[in-house]
Amino acid sequence: MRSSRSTPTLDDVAKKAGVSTATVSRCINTPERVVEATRKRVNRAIDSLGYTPNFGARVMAAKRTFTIGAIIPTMENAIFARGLQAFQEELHNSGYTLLVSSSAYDPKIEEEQIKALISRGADGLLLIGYDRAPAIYRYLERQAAPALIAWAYAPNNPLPAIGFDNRAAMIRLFDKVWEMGHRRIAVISANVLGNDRAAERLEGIRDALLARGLPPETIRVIETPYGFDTGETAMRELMSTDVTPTLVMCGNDVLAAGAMRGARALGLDVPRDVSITGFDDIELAQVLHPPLTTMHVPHREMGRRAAAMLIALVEGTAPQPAVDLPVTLQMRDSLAPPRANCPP
Amino acid sequence: MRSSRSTPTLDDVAKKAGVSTATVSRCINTPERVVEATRKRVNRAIDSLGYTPNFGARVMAAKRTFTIGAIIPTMENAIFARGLQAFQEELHNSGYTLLVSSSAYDPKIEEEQIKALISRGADGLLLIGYDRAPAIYRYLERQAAPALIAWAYAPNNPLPAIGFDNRAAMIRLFDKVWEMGHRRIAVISANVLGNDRAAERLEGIRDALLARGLPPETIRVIETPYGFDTGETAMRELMSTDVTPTLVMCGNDVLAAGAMRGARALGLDVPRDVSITGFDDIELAQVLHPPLTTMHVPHREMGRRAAAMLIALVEGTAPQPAVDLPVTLQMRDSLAPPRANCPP
DNA sequence: CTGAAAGCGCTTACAG
DNA sequence: CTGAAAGCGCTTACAG
Repeated sequence: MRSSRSTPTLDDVAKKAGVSTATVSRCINTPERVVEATRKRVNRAIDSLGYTPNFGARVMAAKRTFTIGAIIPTMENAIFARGLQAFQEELHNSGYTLLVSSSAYDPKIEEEQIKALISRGADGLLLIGYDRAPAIYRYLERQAAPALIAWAYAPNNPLPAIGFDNRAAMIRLFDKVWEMGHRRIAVISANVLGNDRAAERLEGIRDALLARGLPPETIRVIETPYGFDTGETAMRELMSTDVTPTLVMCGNDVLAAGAMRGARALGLDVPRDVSITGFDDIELAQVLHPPLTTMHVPHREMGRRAAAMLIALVEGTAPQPAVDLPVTLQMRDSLAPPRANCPP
Repeated sequence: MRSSRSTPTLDDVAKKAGVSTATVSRCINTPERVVEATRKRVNRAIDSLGYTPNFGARVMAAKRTFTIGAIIPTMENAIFARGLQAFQEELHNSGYTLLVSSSAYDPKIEEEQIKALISRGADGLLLIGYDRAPAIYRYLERQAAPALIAWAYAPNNPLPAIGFDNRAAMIRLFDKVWEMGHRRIAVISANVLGNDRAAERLEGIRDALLARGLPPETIRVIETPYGFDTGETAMRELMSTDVTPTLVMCGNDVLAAGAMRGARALGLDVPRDVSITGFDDIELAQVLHPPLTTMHVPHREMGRRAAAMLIALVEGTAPQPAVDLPVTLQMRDSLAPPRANCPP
């Protein structure tokens, strides 16, 4: 019945090599338990047939896939790329394969992807941020596969996580610009719905205002989808009022890059006419002109450690506590004191 | 034996709902063939148990995974991100799930990833470029899963492919800059080994020179790994000779962005002191200052059509011929006639 | 060191 | 419309 088109099976190999399927299986998985002569014969049969184990069958029989799944909000603009690359490298070193899919910032799609990965036998999952429907966590709870939250750290969230405190980081940045003298500040934020990183960053700014006895309405906030174009549009809008901000704080580097383009299109010089800050410190930040002042996130370290943590979770060793990575303020030329903004 | 930790099976659902496993299976796969009352009961059982089908078992029984795998050289810098996003959207619309992994431009890793995806039951594969070991093609040949080559189109390559003629595109760009009067031209190319896109682009420039009776040595070529930093380093090197080029053609936008940063670091104005061109037209090109002149590649269309083609291959309908997508020269401010370069 | 056989969790003709 | 049962391709005690 086996058509020449269909892939060879363990059985085909066993027949060709004149051994049992058990022996072939051992040659593949525990070669040290098979004598050399047999092993050679089997390997020859494997090669000549071009045999690859059927993963499904293997998973079903062995209950283990050595596959880790990651679901990121977007593959564009490399926000997650660097961290993910390190994540993959580390997994690869430990014999795991990474499969990634993107949700396009859509919770529905993310849920589908989670289920797809789980049902495809992923041993563990990497998820970005913790803001998702409780039902998903309940679902995850029932699966054999653990999930690790990355890119976010919330002091009182019980889930295994590795990330950084987005809110505290933004407070730090705000304190800095305030100290520099900025008072007319505007914000371009990514959509906060379902995006705790964006939400926390925005909250950070509000906290910082409150700490100074100022109501949140003090500053104008434009919330917009993620992208260069949206960043530019928001910037144009912010700068078209009668009292323009001396500083525009952006929720991430991509929006900031768009804002910078917008400023240029309006004939404004950054930072002379208006300062701009970002968040993430992706490579882009240093390619912009002027280079972007932003919060540096240790992408590669996060990726590497996420891999180690997730493997530990999967293999059931020492349950690690959530980790809060330090971020650092990266001063570059897009931020300057406001006096520079005000023509004498 | 079923521990509370292990996931529920079809059998558990069947028992809970008081039906056979066949009926549960139908409720999931062909609900229209089950009466409403039964279906409801089954669905309730599914929900309360938090049941997800075991993919391995399903694949094994059904011989179909509705999974497409893609292996890209890198996730960084969004070169492939846009196309891949469109690819994924289109697949999603047709009920397929995309799983991607990156090879970090390493043929060994790519081979592993290919096997991992195939053995995980991918119905089809998307591969970037056609330059890989014959053994891999032989392996692929024997699998039930078809592969589609994207991002490249070679007139006489027999493999199913969708892309564009990198060489012809570069010739076109060269013709243009030549016509503008550039004669002192240098090139920053990505490593060509195992990267036919880079190789073809470089060949295009050589062809263009040959067509003018000039030996390839006429122009200086620096071959370098992919990245902003490497682009900057190459640029610094090119501009540190006594006779500097009036134009630096880069193999892709990322290298070009690095080159622009390098020019700036040297105190050079682009395009007054030196012109720079890229290739790909990723979003980055329009965020740079000055905006980058580059070859526009129809990323989204390529992704969309790649999905359609691959699905057709997987489902065995009309074998499509390789498609050669048009690329268009995108003139922006980073390129100007050389007279601007030469102080009077 | 090797083999026979049960079992992993599904799907799908085949009956009814 | 529903069920009993074979079969998908592996792994792994259990014997020998």
